[in-house]
Amino acid sequence: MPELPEVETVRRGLEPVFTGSGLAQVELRRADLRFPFPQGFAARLAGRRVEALKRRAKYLLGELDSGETLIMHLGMSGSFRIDADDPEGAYHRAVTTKPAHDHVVFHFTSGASVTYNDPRRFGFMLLVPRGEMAAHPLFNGLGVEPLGPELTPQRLAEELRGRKAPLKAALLDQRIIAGLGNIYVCEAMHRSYLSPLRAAGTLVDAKGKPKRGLVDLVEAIRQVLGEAIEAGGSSLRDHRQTDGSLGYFQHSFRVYDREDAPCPTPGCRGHVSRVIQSGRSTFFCRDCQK
DNA sequence: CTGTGTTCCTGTTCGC
DNA sequence: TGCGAACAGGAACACA
Repeated sequence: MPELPEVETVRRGLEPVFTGSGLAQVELRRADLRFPFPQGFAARLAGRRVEALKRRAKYLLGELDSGETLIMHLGMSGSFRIDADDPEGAYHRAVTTKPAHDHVVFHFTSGASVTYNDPRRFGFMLLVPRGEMAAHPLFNGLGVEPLGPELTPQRLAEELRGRKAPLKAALLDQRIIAGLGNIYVCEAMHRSYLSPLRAAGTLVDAKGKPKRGLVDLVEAIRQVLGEAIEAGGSSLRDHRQTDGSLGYFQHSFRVYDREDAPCPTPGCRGHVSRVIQSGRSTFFCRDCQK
């Protein structure tokens, strides 16, 4: 379920637990997720402290006092569950059937534990020395943070200039903007009245400057991500919602997963269409998105 | 280099 | 109710 807003929500939920006390022990219930766990994974974590829990794109980054960074990616179906103060494992002993797909359990010295669950196992965890992060294949060449100061219409114009790929594909390309996924790309294009089918380069003028639509798009991206994080943050308050579920914000989707629904744009008489682009569903309105 | 299609894996939903 | 097909939020990889 996780796109950037969900990962950020998860980060905020996990931060107090991960940085609040040391790691006592880490339990691996299988040898791999999407990739094999690195050599000595559990041993390299045991006894360490997490000094900060950060996020880059859809990656969670736990900075360890050993100088290594714990990289965690939730893939399509990853989630974390917090079990507070369970020093003797009483809860788990009381539960006769273990929840399926619990693959990693972090035990903290405080007695709390955090369990990573991932049915499809598209997620992964790695350990990389801090100094090697920037050059690591996962991060080298990663695009700008959509909520950071580097995402400007001018910067996007430089990236999109001359590109023939559909706008939808360009926005999903993590080398251009890092952290946008299928849902929020659809939502941002609808909010800025841009067709996902048009060539990305058509948003740039002959001088390489952003056209009006591109300015609107950047604004829409910021807006929709911001609103989703806010909604996630409010669903965090009742706690245990560290699963990165879309929370209440999914009721706010204007086009995503709303095929045939009336277009929510005021005054627009169109309906939401669904098409497949590079193997993934795109939802948009043919009438008001040009 | 650019753009597209396939693939990893399991669970849920939908039509018959 | 059962059963197969379609589809799912990511992104690495192979290939034209």
